[in-house]
Amino acid sequence: MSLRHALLGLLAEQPASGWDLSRRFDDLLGSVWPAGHPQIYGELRRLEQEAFIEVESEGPRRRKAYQVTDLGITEVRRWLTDVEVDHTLRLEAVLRSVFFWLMTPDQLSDHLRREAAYYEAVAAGYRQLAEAKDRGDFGHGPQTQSVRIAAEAGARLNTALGEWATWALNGPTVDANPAEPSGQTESSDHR
Amino acid sequence: MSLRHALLGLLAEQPASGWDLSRRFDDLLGSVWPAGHPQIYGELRRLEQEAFIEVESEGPRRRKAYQVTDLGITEVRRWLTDVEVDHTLRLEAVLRSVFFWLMTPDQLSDHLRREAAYYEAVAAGYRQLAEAKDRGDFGHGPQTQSVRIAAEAGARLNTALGEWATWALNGPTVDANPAEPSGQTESSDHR
DNA sequence: TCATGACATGTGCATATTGACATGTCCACT
DNA sequence: AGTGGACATGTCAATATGCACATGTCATGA
Repeated sequence: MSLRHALLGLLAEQPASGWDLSRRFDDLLGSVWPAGHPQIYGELRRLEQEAFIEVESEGPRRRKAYQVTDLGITEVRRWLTDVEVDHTLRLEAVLRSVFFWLMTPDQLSDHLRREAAYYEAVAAGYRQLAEAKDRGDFGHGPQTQSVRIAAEAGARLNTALGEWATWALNGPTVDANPAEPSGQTESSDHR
Repeated sequence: MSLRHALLGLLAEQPASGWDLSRRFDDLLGSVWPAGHPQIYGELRRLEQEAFIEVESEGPRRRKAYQVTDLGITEVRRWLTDVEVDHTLRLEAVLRSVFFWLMTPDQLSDHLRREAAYYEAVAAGYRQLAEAKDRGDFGHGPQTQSVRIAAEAGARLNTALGEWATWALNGPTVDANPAEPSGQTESSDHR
């Protein structure tokens, strides 16, 4: 479960309340790791019990801002360096592609056009965010740098998916050049 | 829950047992939609109760092969055409990148090198699969075509992630060319 | 004959995730 | 004074998912 470490990581940046964190997930992390507020509040309670975080201050409407403890910082670091990355992927869009043969050509091209448009729009959003970061709109702190890297992933992934949909639209059989134009050659090239 | 539709889709291709489907998920779909065998057997039971599938034959060791019913076929088709694609993404690797600033430069470059190697290897695997499909190693049926498209997605996505890791490794600030130029200001992250 | 490993299906529990519902506060506006 | 909307936190139930354990079959070779 990466949620707890994500929360610790966000809190390492600055104290925040469950509400803050929930919104942070919605706009920033939600696209790579969705989390509803019930999950967040629940996890925060557990993290506090385990002394990874503590209440930093209490605000207006029951607001409770948390901050990480040294133990918590140690824990995120441990996660980042010692815990194997979970490369599990869950992509409904790609799952569906395995069943494209069940759709009529019309339905399929309609679908692919929509998908391409969707991914291109999302990619464009990430690109704008990346540019804003590069312009220095959010300063140049290390945290901003990290988010910049994450945005780059969003841009690249969605661009790749958009191009994939477009490629699929134009009849894969015709195109004899799969993925792999740039970068060094690994080996075993065919084509 | 896409699992049930994935199962129906696989069964639309040919009758199969829970075991068959489980292996199919392991080698083919597992990378975009993991599913353990308990989940599969459970779902099959439910699908049978709801008359989406039925037992086609019983084999040696308690083996039960299922086949889709007309109702089941209708249901996958409905899913493919009428149900909105769930674009939810869950990528721990990218989630981690938001917290890169908590790692030392050494740890980070070590991490990124490993990641790049991992993604490149996986991408290479998909590329080989794609080539085999293009060579016609699996025939040229529509199902094979669909899998070919899915493999393309795997190749493109993992290639993109590998390039992303490499890009991040070489210091993003130096590289002023993210994914594409163009775009205006806006975005509202932060806070 | 006996052990081994691939085949095949399951149960049970723990945890993760989602969605609906519930509660109350503060602020701005009418 | 009253209303609506953003703020803020939570509970609860239903699913989904993952992991460990359990059971038994069939074919192969020692």
